[in-house]
Amino acid sequence: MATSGKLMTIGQAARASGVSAKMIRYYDDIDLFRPEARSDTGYRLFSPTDVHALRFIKRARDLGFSVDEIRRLLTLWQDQSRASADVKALAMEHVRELEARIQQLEAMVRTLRHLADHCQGNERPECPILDDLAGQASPEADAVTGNRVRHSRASTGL
Amino acid sequence: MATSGKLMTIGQAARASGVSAKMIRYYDDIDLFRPEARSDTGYRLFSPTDVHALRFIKRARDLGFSVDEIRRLLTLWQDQSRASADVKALAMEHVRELEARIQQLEAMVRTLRHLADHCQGNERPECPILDDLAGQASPEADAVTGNRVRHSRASTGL
DNA sequence: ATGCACCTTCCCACAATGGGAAGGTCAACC
DNA sequence: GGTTGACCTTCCCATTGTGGGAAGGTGCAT
Repeated sequence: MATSGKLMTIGQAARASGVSAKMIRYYDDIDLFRPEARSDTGYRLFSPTDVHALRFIKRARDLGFSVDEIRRLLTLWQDQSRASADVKALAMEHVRELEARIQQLEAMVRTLRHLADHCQGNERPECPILDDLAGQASPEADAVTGNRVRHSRASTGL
Repeated sequence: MATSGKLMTIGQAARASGVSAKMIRYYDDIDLFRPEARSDTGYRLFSPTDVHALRFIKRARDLGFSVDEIRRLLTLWQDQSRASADVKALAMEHVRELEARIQQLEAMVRTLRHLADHCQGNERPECPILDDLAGQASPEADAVTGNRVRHSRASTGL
């Protein structure tokens, strides 16, 4: 398998792949990715194939995959006898993680928006947001229901 | 200002506030929060007011505020002459940060779902997901548009 | 007095990234 | 040949918030 075409240095590989030289060294460190060769003076040397792998890694990072998930993706990528079901499973599990995080963030946003809606946002000190953080629901009337704000602090659902 | 009622140790304060003893010490370290007193043998001693502050911190963390944002919130909380507008501004800026993160995550999910939709997920190796990561759009026909998949890899919008 | 539960500080680890120092290398130019 | 500037190497540090654990002191009940 004569992979090497013309070899390039880390700076060139970084520019060609969009991965910083710093991160390329890190990926090398943690055995995620090993460059083709080293010059006799210790310089890392990258083949076009290496750059391809770096782009793969970058794209996967951009899609939110962790380094560990990428490790598995790279293995699958290089495995000619992989089952696409395995790739899909990995991707869908990642999607579920992402969606869980989205749910959490949305719950926070909902709560905060709700609180902010009831905050006058003026020069006066009374503030339902601080009241909620302090654990005492504001004694303001609820603008929507007209009820006293009993709701023991809107839940974030966390 | 005689704040102290009965004082408690860190373990009791932790249980009463929902913040781990470990984190209470950390907040102390970084000057986010200083307990009422120390016993002559060095034990941190917490007043009910301290526990109240810890609950405040915990609630704010649950809402996704960073330690630095909480520092500002605590200052506002303790400032009797604060303007609720300042609190609201802080909260809304945080909401915008959260929403930006949500946008990013959603873009990732959209892309991944799109790719996964076109992946057979069977025992065969062909996989549009890996093809995308590798930078070469899969040569499969697009099921929706009936077009060749020219779309140079669905963008995450990042 | 012995023991157990609790407290203290200090160090380590995580994930992924960047900053920067100290020192070696390469190529070009005079 | 020598110098310069761009580039490479490794090593250490910081980030953010959290937990684990060690070594050693304290408090209280039996």
